Amino acid sequence: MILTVQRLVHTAITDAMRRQYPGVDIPPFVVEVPPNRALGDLAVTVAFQLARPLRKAPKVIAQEVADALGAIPGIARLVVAPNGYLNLYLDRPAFIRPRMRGEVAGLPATPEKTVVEHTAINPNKAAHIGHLRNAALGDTLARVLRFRGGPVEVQNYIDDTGVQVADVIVGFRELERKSIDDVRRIAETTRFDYYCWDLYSRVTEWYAEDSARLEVRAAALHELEHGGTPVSELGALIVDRIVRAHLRTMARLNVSYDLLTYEGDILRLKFWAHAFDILKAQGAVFLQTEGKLAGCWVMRIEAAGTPAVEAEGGDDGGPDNREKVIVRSNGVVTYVGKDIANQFWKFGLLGRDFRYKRFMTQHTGQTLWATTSADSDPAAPPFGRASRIFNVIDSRQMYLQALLSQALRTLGHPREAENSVHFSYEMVALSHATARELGYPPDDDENRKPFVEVSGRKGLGVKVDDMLDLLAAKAAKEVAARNPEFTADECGRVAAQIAVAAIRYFMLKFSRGKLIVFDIEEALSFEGETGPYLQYAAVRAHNILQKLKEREGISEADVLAALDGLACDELSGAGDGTHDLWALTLEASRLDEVVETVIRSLEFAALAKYAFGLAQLFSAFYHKYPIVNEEDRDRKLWRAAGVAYFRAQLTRALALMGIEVPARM
RNA sequence: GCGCCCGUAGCUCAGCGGAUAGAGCACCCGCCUCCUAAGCGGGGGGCCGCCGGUUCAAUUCCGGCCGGGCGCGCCA
Repeated sequence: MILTVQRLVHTAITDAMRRQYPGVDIPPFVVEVPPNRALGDLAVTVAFQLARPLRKAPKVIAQEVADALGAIPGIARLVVAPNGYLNLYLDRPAFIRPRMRGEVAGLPATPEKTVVEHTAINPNKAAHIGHLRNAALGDTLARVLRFRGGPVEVQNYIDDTGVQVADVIVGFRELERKSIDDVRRIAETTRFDYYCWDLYSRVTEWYAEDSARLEVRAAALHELEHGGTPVSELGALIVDRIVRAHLRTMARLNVSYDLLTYEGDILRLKFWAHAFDILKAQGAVFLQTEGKLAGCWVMRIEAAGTPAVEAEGGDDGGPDNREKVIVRSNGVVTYVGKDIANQFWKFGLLGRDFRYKRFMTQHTGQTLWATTSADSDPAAPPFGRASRIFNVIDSRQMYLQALLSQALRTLGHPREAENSVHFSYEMVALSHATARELGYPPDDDENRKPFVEVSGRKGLGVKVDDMLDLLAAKAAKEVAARNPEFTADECGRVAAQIAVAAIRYFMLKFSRGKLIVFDIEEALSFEGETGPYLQYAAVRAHNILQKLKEREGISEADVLAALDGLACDELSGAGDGTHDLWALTLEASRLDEVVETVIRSLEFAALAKYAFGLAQLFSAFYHKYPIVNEEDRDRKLWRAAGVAYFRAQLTRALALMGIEVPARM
């Protein structure tokens, strides 16, 4: 879209400077889009940067560069601003026509495979708003990477052998005295993830009453890990039903996956044992024989400030030798160990592979695969073997994620270590008002903080499905009021799309380093900077084009075909001097540039803000300029083309955020 | 104590080397015989936490403070 032109200009200016100032180092510079159209469409500040080495005024340099610069295709004129900016004005019709027609190719795709791991909710309770941030970020990351080109594989890690699952097992067996058949029946007749949500917090209280009861958990966990017992069978049932509930919730949000990776398979297929051999052989882990960690296999930690126990020996003033336990003295591997094995597998460095089975067909029609320890489906595609991995996990997991890179580096895989990315973000907490609404009056301690922490263990959190239901109910009312001719079914469908837009946009509009204090009231808003506002803009654009077709028989194809023969006043602003149509379409063309920035910074708030700004530009345009009712044919068609282009680009931007545009709303 | 993150309008947040620091919400004033008012226009409201440094240029980069959050287990 616009990137091709920016690169062209960059090259031309670089060449001009090389000719003009032979022997002078050309500093790196960028071709930016100035704050408003009066200042041009593109701007370069390289004259400022050259002022010192050339010992000349920026304005003089800018003029010299301008003089040395021949005609650049697509650039109508170049202005040297009094302060030294080089401002470029595009040949507007020549720029926008092929883009409106979708004739401009994007940048070449990268052939390297990327694995994105996200969601990874403990399969023992309903998904809450904290999990939602993870999934929204992870899914958007996958969409953005696919937009840019190149294969992307989305994995969802299922910790089916962890304490959290053990806790729910304990709940069913000890608190409720349920048999596996009872549990199966409960799963069939209730919202099972909600049921377990409550049970889990009851188990937590049950432990708190008598710490000796933790022995029960330990025993359940042990059976879960080793399998072949009624406890592990119950665990498998719980996990399966909860995972399916999570997938249903995620499907509502337009989130899908390629592969479910089960921790149990990592154990059963001896991934860890194999990884352990590699780590030992390379000396990445060693058996500690002294001190507190005697009997443990440990890894030296390089990252400064990394937690762990200091090594034995006089360490006064010595280097900070810290160690992280990988295998406990009782021989049980820690979660770090399992994660290292998994990370190695994702890069194809483990020398082992999972076995695979079809898990289900998703709402997209695409097959979701799962790992298995039984026979593999020969039709399974190749998984893993990535060149780049994004692990979407909140910032609290920083050290563990750093360890993964370190393990890769230690074992001689510096490139993989570099491409092992912790996609980190801050957590989601609850506002006091929302916590109160959920029936948790904040105690004095919590009152001192501006927020209340979400806690699955305490059962404190906003469930994703509840939030979606609330949003959809509110949206349905609005949709019904505005579209009396809609059936209940249509209303429901559109309301669901609006609900997803509201919540996904809300999760994306904050930069990832920002803690979100989630407030139900705030998230329920459909006005201002919200997902529904964006959808509304696209819907109105769509309506204009619909009306044009219905009333005058002018299709979008007709509009595009007519462009070549039209006077361009409307686009160049020659009439009343305004540049609104141009401002709108130029901004719409920036999507590819924005995506590049987003991938570089991993900051989706930039994408969200861009889409919002674009929608605002359109909304203002919509009010100011008639299209269906415009009498001047050339103006009318240019505007219509602009509206069509806006709609196409905004729709693409929204799709990157997993937001759909309803036909009406 | 060490590490990471945050500190910008009343509130929630963008901007993160460059041209007058922006948006949403809230508040006030306007706008629906005309393509959906989930909208548009206008208004008030800012020592960009503080102190230094680098730079032609710092809200933006660097250092030091101050304030807040998170992490620091033979849990995951």
